[in-house]
Amino acid sequence: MPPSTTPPAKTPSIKDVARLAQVSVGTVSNVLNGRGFVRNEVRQRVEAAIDSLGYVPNPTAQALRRGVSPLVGVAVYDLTNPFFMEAASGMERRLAADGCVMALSSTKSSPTTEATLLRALMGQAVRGILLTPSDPELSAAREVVQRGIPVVLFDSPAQPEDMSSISVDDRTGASLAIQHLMSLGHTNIMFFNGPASIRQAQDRLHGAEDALGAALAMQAHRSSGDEPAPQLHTLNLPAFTAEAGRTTMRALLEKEGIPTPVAQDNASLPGRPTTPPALPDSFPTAFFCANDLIAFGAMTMLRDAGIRVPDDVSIVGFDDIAIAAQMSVPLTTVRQPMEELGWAAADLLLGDKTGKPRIQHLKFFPTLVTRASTAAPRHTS
Amino acid sequence: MPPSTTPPAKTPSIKDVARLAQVSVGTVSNVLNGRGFVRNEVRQRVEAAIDSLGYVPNPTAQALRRGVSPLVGVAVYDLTNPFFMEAASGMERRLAADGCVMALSSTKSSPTTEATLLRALMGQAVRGILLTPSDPELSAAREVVQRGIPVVLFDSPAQPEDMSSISVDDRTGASLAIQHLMSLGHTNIMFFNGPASIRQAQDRLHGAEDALGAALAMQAHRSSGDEPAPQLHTLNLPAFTAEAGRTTMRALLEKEGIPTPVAQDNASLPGRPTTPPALPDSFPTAFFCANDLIAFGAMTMLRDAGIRVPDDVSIVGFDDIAIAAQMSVPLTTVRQPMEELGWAAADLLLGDKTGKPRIQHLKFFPTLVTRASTAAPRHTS
DNA sequence: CTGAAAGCGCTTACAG
DNA sequence: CTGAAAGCGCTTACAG
Repeated sequence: MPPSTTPPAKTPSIKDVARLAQVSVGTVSNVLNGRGFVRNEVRQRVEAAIDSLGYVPNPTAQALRRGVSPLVGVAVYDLTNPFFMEAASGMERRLAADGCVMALSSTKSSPTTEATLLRALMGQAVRGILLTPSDPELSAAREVVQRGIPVVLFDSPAQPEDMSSISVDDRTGASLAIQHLMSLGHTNIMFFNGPASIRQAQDRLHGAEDALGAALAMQAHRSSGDEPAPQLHTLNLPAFTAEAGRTTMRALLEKEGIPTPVAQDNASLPGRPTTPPALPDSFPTAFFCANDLIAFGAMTMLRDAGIRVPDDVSIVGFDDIAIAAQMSVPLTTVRQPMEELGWAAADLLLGDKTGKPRIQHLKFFPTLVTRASTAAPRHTS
Repeated sequence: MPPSTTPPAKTPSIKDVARLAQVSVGTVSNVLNGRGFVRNEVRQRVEAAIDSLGYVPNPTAQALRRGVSPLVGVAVYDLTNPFFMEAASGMERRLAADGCVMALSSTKSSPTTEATLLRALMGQAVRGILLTPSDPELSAAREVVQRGIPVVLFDSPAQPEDMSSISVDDRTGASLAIQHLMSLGHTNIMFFNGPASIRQAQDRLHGAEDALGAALAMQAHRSSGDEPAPQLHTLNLPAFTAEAGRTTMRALLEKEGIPTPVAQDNASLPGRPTTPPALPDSFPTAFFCANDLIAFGAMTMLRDAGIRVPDDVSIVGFDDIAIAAQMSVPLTTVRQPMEELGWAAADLLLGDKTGKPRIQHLKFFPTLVTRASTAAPRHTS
């Protein structure tokens, strides 16, 4: 209960504390910041005043005076994507340790939105920005850095001179996935990639092609000639979502004349065919999906059509989000250490107490987590 | 490219603009804020100076002077829960419209963490706070309000005098789910609820009991006596996650002696039984899960054990997150308008431009979305 | 060891 | 219509 003597309940300022403790504001500031030498008796008087007033320093004023604020801007592609949210948890943890709060927002992976957001954040005089860049030129980000606000690129392999960056080797990750599929004997692989404009999608395509190229070279070298050459077909989906995965898979099945259930909402699902539909030989024996959400949508569509995973078709995802291991057919996927990534990005931004954070470019390596959704290809005639 | 004449690249202040435009800072401020009358010629000179300097007002200083900041704190239970993240998207939209940025963090639904967070946010001199309260007493929140910082309770039916709140009628929602199940003929229903300490879980239990009670009363009234009385068993899971749903379902199946696949990670899933295992009559014919994530975990475990959904067992979820409609068996669920909820909460906080936001208590009503995961109960002997 | 003073960048009456 | 000045709450040399 505040004493009834102060009806307006105005937030107490350092002046109020000084008056109550009968010292100057400078002294209050000193005990607050452990600066200078304050006599013990005085310190206690000040502390008592602080307690009795419930005084909390005004961080806006501190920020203005010190020229820094505890606000850190975080701009990612999409707030509802588990990859970014698990990373955000890691960032939050690291930021909180330094008393920083994070301002989270999404760029919808649009360079325009990114620029707008960055300008707004800069307007907030943030201490720094964690950005998953949509603009390969990094134009807006450069402006921010020019103003002296550090930017750390999150999930980006770019290595500009003036910004730290942290990334996962997407190329290697995709390569791992395709190698795994080929080692199981798959030669007709379909890649459900994300939008071609997105860097992660581009790199994962390169990685998939790397693995394919290596296999082809090896095979040419052996020149046995009787093995079928592995093939990779790529489709760019409109988004990294389960819905995109499901819809794309449905279209693919329909093109092959395989009946797909129409039930989606508000209708009962027709009984699943008891015998799997005959899959044409041309139908891929394996799908590599650019993230777990796409894999989830693709897998459920397949199963709805009576196609068994992994017996008829194998599936590999990317990310290893929480639900990957919980799917009906636990998903084989390329794991990214999301929490650690977020933590490390924030750590890079905050740097050590003394001096500016050094520019560093960190790269993490993904690992393949083998679960139940991949197996040898079905027998084709 | 900044002119090479300014090597330190210091952020320009209002003084620099004034000097360049040869006016006083007051005048610059006036053109900035459209206040007072500025001669057209002067205004243009000022605007030119602003452009050439790339001047952006320092919001920290503005906040200090005006006594408000554009930062809005948002504290929810869990950043990786899709319910909160879809809501956060809605909040972001509304907040951005007023030039506000959101500081997102999670309380882990712990009153202690909530208190710490709230204090930190208050320290940030935020303009307001959107909080999903973990502490039923709202102690920390009251402190915040006492300091003159508005708090809007998100996803909370509390109706304190000094805080607005917005909620979805969880009780009615749960009631809808149970009614639906009973109307299909289910009389042995299991409720996979969240932790008992969480308000949402408590309300959903009440709602489920309401529906059951009403059915019982109706049946007693008809007194035909030959119908079996509907029964509801409740289990409190440790968390609102897919993993909790899966684990709990596994334990339940094992208790009944139904074999469950051990494969989880790094192992191939044993072939699914071709004939569904015989389910004891005592095994529930329907499960109501306190959120879609739990439903997802429960459903996949069931299917792994060879139990068919909805033929053998029906499942209802809660929330209607994006993947609910995309599941292999599209999930019947109680839909909450998450984006709208978030938007409305932020709107309540920001209020109209003029004057303080009024205290309001908004309640939304959930709707049942019927999909494929529910059907009439299996035949029991 | 402590106080008085300047100043961070801005806004707002108040004179002219 | 415009300028000079006070002040938001704090920190930081600088005297004493």
